Amino acid sequence: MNTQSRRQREFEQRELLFVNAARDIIRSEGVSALTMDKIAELTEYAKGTVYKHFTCKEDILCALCLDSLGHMYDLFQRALTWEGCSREKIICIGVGYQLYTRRFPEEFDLLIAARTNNIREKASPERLERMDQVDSLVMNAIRAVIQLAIDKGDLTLKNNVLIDDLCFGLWSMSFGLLVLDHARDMISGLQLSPSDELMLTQMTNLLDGYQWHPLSSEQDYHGAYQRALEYLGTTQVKS
Amino acid sequence: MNTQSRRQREFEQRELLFVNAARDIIRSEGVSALTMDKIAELTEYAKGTVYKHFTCKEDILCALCLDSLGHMYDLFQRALTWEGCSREKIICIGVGYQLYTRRFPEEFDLLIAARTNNIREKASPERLERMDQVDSLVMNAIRAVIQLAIDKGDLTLKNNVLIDDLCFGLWSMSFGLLVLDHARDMISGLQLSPSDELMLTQMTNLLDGYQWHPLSSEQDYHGAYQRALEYLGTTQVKS
DNA sequence: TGAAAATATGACGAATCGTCACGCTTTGAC
DNA sequence: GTCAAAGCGTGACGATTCGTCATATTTTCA
Repeated sequence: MNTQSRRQREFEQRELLFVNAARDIIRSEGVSALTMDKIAELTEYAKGTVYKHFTCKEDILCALCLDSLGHMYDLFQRALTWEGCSREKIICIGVGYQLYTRRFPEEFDLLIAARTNNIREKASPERLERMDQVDSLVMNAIRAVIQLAIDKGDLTLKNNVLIDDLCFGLWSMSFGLLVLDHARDMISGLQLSPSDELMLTQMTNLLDGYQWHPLSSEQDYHGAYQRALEYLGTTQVKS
Repeated sequence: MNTQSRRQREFEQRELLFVNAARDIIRSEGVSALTMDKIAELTEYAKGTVYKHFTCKEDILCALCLDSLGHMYDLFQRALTWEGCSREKIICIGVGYQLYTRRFPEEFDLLIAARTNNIREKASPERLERMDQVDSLVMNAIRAVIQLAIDKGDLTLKNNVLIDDLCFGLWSMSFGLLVLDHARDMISGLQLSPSDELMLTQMTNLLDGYQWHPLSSEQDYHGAYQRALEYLGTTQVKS
């Protein structure tokens, strides 16, 4: 009896079809132009069918986030294979995050919105749970590098600081930086270095503060940053 | 001929009335429950009158942000009067930001959303411009402290790092931290220190990385953090 | 006091949401 | 091959909310 599994597979394929349609609409016309009717029309299904997959509009936005989070996860996984010291690895992850926001600017917008009650109070609990799961996976990638650094003796956490605290700090810094940089042109009268340097500078200083060795005084990380960009930049996005 | 100015005053008062009504609705029923009809009903005006003030729903959301940004600015101004070394001042501003997110959690949600195209592509240009202006004011508060630190010799920027780079870094770190902390319960399986310690730890390490003196090894900032909380915590929010 | 200007109103058309009763397709037993 | 039952897709529909605008009301000032 593989009818069941075939049905399931077709269902998932169609879900992806809807999600991609939503992405196309948002990319070409903006989020506010996204309607359930348009998705239905574009995919040549009826609206009722779309609602078989998503409980509401916010739910499909979350599904889109979820999909793009998968791509982010892939980038992070690849970053983990980067050859280098622990600090270079964490920089590589930061680069991955940055690349993600460049490849999926619209989805990054949504990801920000999805941290907000605005969206969450409407989306389906199931979808939110799945987003949390991917969040965890992503966090684990960062945790792994921190643990590696501790094991290698590159890093010693002081004053009851927890691994997750540093993990959260790195995530916050990158997230904040990317959100604000993403909105850079909205903030007038700001005399800033280019995005790449900005990211490296802030990470460098934060990590120096944590005494994550080798310190920037002992090793220059500009080269590593550039190489990480190239390394991940050539990564194929899985279809 | 002071009819004109009286009219203007009445107009502004009514705008505030609408904004506060919007805030009340959002606080008690959530953003998605906010409708123009409800605002009209609550304030006992007709919907058309509401539309004399705001071009659309997103515009009133931005107006609400703008209002709360004013409160944030007040907190920052008060933080600048804090007696202490330059590093303590910057911590005090961080505390102000944190207090802001606690006093206006709903508005902070909106502020996040307002950095996103979702909202900005609909709100009126005038309102957006005014938001940018307040953003600049806020940035200036941070800039001022950085400049002070440089003048006093507490801080020396290296490697072509600009004042605005550090300013942006501090802002990003705090913003990211607060956004993610705001959504802390959405992120499961995270073993974190309490919010206050988290904020102080991250700022401390970032500032140490920048070699902003006195370093945390030379001076303990826990006391300053606590005092800043009390100092700003007792600040009256201007009606 | 009254005409003109300014302002407020809420009924209205348009857009979109999410539902659900109906009809078509697939399935699997005979 | 046939048929009943189950599963699936459909799009018309009611409900909600948006934003507008012709009309009604109020204010101004000669």
